Amino acid sequence: MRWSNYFIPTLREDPSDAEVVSHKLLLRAGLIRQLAAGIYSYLPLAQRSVLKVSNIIREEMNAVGGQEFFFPAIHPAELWQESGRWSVMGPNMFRLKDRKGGDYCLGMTHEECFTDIARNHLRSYKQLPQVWYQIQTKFRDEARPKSGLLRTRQFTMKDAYTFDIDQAGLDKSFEAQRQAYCNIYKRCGLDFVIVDADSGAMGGSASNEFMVYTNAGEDMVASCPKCGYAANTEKAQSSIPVVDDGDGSEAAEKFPTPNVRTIEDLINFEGGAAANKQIKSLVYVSVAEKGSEFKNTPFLTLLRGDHQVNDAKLSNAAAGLVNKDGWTQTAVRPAHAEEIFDLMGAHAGSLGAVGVTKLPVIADEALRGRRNMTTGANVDDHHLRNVSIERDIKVTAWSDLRTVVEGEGCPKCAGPEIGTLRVAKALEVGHIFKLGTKYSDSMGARVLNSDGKEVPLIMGCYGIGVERILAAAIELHNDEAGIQFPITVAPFQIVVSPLNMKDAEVKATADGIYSELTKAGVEVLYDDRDERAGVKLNDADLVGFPFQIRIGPKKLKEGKVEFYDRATRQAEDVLVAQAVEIARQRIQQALQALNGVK
RNA sequence: CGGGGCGUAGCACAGCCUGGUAGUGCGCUCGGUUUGGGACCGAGAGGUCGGAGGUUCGAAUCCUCUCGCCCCGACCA
Repeated sequence: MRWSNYFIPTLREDPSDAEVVSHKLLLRAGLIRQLAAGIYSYLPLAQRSVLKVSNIIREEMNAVGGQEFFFPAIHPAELWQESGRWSVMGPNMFRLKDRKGGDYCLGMTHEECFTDIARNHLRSYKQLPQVWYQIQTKFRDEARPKSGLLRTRQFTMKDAYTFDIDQAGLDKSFEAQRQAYCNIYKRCGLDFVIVDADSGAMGGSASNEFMVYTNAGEDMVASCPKCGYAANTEKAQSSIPVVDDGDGSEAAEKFPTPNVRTIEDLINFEGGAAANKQIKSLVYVSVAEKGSEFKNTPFLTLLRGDHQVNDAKLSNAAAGLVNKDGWTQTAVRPAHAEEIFDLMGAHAGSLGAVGVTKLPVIADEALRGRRNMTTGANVDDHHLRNVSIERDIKVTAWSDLRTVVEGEGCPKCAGPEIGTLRVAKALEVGHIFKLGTKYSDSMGARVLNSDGKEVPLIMGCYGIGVERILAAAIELHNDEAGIQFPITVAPFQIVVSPLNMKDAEVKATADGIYSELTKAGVEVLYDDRDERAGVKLNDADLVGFPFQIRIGPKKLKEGKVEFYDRATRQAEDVLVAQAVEIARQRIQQALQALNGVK
């Protein structure tokens, strides 16, 4: 490929609306352009990279028995109504009508499509397991697209689904996918960790996220350097020191606390309490639906004063109260000020759970057994002290609700020396779920088992964002000059840069090397533009081709050219006659380092 | 959805407060010189100033509405 005729619109300056590194570099290096918020056009270089990532994924899926499908991006509403997700997905789903007024949506994911085929055509345990996947465009009308390719409204996803007859089969399928995912990330040059994750709207029993540590990420991962425990903070737990409460036999006592509104206020108030001896009381509302009916269920949440509520955990706990009699929780939100006063008879800042019976009370595990606590009295400007939780408060449900904090103890470590948790930002590059029977139940996907009995299919689902892998690779591999592409993902493996096209000998040598590399099957880009050396070198560095062969008049007089490794930034002089062979070797080595020897 | 910011040439921006011929740098085209880390000289092309309405003799500039984009939060397989 000749650069002079290849479309690579590089930019000298950072576009003003790009914030994260990968976004800036994708734009500057001429890989993408934005069409609308969260919607991007992939230019030729990006398309080459995306195809490479897709092929790595395809190879690894096929290696674990995956069969590639291709489902439509446009789905009839009925399919989603059946699974109950037509309403659950809310405004995140792009919806449209056909000419007859029929409802359709653009697919956010494809559980329904795959399950539909499965229920119509899988009849017997003898056909199982099945491992199905596709690489397809997904549409999600995200509330806030951001960070270039990291959160978009249209993207490519590899989604895989497994169907097994029993839990043991699912465990096996899940493990195979997990291993395939590890291979995929390794081959794409991504350092990753596998973490325990919340299943969220997907439902199901267990899930693992594949995370890449980067500040461009949107998730927080808590990890233990000692035992390797790692979990999304939406799910992570920790062990914390026990607080000494004394004997706590005294009866609860109301006392005036004028103008005390916050935990902080009460710490500083004469006769107040330390944060870890306070109970924080928060009113939330669970919103649920059944068919077209909606229902609000307010509830009270209790945490230790110095702890922060975790929304994902809270939502799960609330769902436990609400999801019954056909109701499904669709959201949990903080109660409005008026709602709080109507329910509690006091304003936020003076709330408490003592004596509360008309609202469900969900309490954080860290409060279990605590005594001598201070909390709001449900009378403005008054608090209660000497509160013993189990004696004075009617707790509907105990649950782990708090967000773990860096420096707390690891929940998994045993023995006298417990690891200390680290919390760091990470980007989710893949998520695998044990779904169980969530969709096979709602959509009636059943097969006969060996006893001739009809049982629901046991499902797993497994997703990877293809473009997000590209962006993550750039987040991880770049320097001030530009991208340092892992060779497996790079649009071209090597660029040949004659530094002066007007010098006949330079041009002839470059022509020769280019043609030999091409003949040898190397993915080579020939920078035959009549540009100055600085422009060519800067562009090659910016786009981040793994290797460069630089051909200039000075070194050519000694019969040498320069071989440059973009990742290590090492240059070495090599004889013209050996340049092609050295390039081939280095490319092979680099490929093997990532792909392993096949 | 709440908060903040920004829309002026392909890119980055100035001009707006205080209304009066639409500018600068880079990029682009042509000619010449130059050629190992984003050259130099000269001559050019390129603009519905996001859109609509209003005020005014006159609006990029003031007012109203509106659309879009970015960031923080909420939200989010």
